[in-house]
Amino acid sequence: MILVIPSPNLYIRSSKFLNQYLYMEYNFREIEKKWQEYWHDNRTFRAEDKSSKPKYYVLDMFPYPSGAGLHVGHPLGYIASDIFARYKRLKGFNVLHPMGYDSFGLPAEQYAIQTGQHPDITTKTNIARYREQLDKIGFSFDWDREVRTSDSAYYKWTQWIFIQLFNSWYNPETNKAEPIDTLIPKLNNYSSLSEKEQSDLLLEYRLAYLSDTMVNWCPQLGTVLANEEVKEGVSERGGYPVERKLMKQWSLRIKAYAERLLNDLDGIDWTDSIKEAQRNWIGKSVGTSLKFKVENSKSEIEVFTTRPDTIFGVSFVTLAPEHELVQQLTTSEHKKEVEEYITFAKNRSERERMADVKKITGVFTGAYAIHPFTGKQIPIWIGDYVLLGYGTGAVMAVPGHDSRDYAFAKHFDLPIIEVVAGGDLSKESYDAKEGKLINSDFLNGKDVKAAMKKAIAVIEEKELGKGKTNYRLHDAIFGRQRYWGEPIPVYYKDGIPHVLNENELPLTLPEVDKYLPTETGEPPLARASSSWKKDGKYDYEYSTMPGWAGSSWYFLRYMDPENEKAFVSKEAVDYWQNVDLYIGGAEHATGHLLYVRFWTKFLNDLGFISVTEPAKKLINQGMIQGVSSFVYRVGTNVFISKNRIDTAFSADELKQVGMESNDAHVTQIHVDVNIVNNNVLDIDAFKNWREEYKNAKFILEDGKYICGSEVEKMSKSKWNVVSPDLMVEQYGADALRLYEMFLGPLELSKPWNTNGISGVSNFIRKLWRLYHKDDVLNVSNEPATKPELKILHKTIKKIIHDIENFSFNTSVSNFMICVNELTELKCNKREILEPLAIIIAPYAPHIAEELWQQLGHTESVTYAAFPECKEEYLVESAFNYPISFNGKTRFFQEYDLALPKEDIEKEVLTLEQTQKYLEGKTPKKIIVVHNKIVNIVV
RNA sequence: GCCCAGUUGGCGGAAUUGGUAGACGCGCUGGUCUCAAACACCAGUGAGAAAUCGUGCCGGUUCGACUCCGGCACUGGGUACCA
Repeated sequence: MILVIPSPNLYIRSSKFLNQYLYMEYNFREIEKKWQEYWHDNRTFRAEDKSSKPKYYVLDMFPYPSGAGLHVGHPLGYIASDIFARYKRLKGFNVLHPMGYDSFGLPAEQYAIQTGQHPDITTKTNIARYREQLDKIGFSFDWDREVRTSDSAYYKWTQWIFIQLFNSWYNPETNKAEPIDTLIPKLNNYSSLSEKEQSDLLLEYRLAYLSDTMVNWCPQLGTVLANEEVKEGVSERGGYPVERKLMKQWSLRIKAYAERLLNDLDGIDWTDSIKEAQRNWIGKSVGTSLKFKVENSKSEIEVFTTRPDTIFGVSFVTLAPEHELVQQLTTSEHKKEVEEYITFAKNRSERERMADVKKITGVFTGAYAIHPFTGKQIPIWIGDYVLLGYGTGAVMAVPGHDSRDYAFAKHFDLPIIEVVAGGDLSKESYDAKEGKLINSDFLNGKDVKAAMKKAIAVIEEKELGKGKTNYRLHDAIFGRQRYWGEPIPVYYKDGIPHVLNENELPLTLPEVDKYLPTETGEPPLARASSSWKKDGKYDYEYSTMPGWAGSSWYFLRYMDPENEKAFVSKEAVDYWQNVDLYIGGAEHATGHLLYVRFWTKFLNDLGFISVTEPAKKLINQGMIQGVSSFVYRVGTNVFISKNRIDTAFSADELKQVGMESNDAHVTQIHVDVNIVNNNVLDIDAFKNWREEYKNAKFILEDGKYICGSEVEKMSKSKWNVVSPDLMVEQYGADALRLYEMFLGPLELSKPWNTNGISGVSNFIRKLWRLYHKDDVLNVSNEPATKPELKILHKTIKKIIHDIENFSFNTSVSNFMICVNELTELKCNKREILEPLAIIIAPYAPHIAEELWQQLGHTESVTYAAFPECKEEYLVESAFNYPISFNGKTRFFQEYDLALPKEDIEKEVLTLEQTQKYLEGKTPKKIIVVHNKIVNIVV
């Protein structure tokens, strides 16, 4: 029979089909769909509220459902946590593995401002898209517990927690939060104050409080930002400039928890880098407060120092420009200069200030302080290197032993006194806490440590100051002048803030005509209709809560998501406790992860929950970077293959592309990575990619166009975004899951390279073939042989070790080795293949379910029992010893493991090869390490 | 500047924590099948002709170092006048 081929194109297509039919026996498209539907219909991953099983809580960091959807980097952590959750189910745990959305946030609101579309609609659309993408990857989430922070049923409780914060104060004696009622009896003459005065006084104690605060004001976003939302002087989202501004704002008193937030880090299994970042952010420093009298004045300046030992090295005092004593101290001769400087400092934006940290600015006030020990005059300066928000907003400057004071002194030519020997003060300050004290009266001759003790003792004795601890951590500003957030459940009556009653919650987000501030600069909520008032007459608070409010307690809501009576029931927390394994990005180190710890401790203080930390173990997954591809354009529309850039073109080539000379300028242009395969450009796809390239001409190498490449952040503008949907479409969800894990250690950042995915795709087909012959299940019930059992149990052992150490990349390798070895042995024994299907199920759940079913099981593999490793199959009787000379392995020799060291030593020396390497010399020493190595020292 | 990671073939990475460096996979080369190609399968693949040399660089400890210690360089992330 003659096969007539109508066109080469069709032929290629039909042959592709043929190959699929012949080799791609495993139809992942059908099978993955089948099991995803099965899991959904049977609610396979539902966590039990009550169970005799031990519990295990695996949580992923709350995603914000952005409009761009997921790229291949997002699911990395979800896949890892999913593997762990599935593993724990196989190990007999009742697993809570939920997912939901942190759905309030800026992008939906910005989109609303531009288009007028209600952020709720945008958010719902984005969530639907997210869900669709997540479902394709086969995650084992318990979707019955989904929460969304923008649902009023959820934010009702976020508001409720805010009210608890408002109604509490931090009692330093019991070292925990208590209801505000326990404070009132401690306040003198409270009852004699007016209502307004009482309110103002209590606001100084409440954990949620209203005050005039220096805030990070972002004019472009029209809102204030928390410190951790500001990066390098611009807003983290959007990159807009930020300035300092004094505003009446709601804040949370997180600073009260600083010490506990710091200490409790020791008890949790988080990465060192996150703990370190939190320690730095909290920034505890122990020192002394010290008062300086001001000459010819009743005022005193209080400074904070960690180096009281250097008190005799003080040569001036510096105040922050905003310091309250500045006006009062400044002498009339210096008034003008000082005022100019204050104006200058105020108008300098945060960004400018940071950009030129090294630029030293300051001004003399004309006033002098009196040194508490020497009685000498000390000039008082103002400088913006001193921050009002830290310590007392004033420093005793010791230029000899503090590099910032040194720089200031050098710049303004102020005296530098050496009080600790060991440095060279003509070059730089000597900041080290080592050396003997000099020029220091009663401290002379002591080392720094002893001098510090002595100085503190004398300072306290003379009542000049006392020991003090400072934290860098600021209270968290809690109001945002935005629309798309939780309304703060507060109304104002005669200028006094009141919180709503619990039965008045939720205070739902009102409709507004526009999502912009009002003409008078009030937040968007001020646009709500005039009926949006408490009891029809009192204004509500117009600020909304920040993005991190809802995410500070969501791990609790998953335990009891439907509860209408409480944010979570006590029984639910008593059972689920806290998160056993939390996986997410390291970028939340000082934001979310600090706030969620704070709220957890607060809720614990009030007795609502039994835990003091949200998560026992935390793992940070690395970023997946993109690999960008480049084409090189010469002239207007000619593209030159990468390795031809520096080579001359032949006259023929020039003619072909219509160019006159060799030396046109080369431009590097990003090209969509989806039309590049192994650096080879798909030229036809490129011509169709954009209209302007339709008639592009090419200078090739070996008949191909080779692109350049570079590792960059994955982003739309760099054309290097790879979507998980496409990977699932082409290779299947199991392949994507395996490949993401196979790429490298979870915590490390690594570039995405689609090329390698064919490796795991082959592996899945090989696995399938182990169980099948001509696409029909072919499994034998014969007992397995010893070598087969050894392969299985070796693999079980390694997989358990790998999963428990979160080394998912090596477990994928181990599966490959296992399947390769079993294929080699042509093993198709049920005794081997059944346990294999179970251990691979957490990684590749779809194919595992299908194999499990074909093996005759009617229940999902999800709740099978993870096989035990039987060591007896792994014992060896002999070991092939590497024989090394001076540590270099030269050859191998097998010896019985029962053979004593001395005998091995003797045996080795008799070997012909040993004599060859000894070259007639006598060995100095022979080291035999049982089951490891033989080393001969020559 | 400070803090935290990291640096191993052409590429992603492995090494039971001091005991055979380069597992596993990609890519590449050769072969089988095919008129040919793709797919699949088989073999090879750190460098070097070899002796040997090889885990960012220099030094140390050790019978033996990718692994431990001291110093340095580079890359990535965080942070920033915190007294």
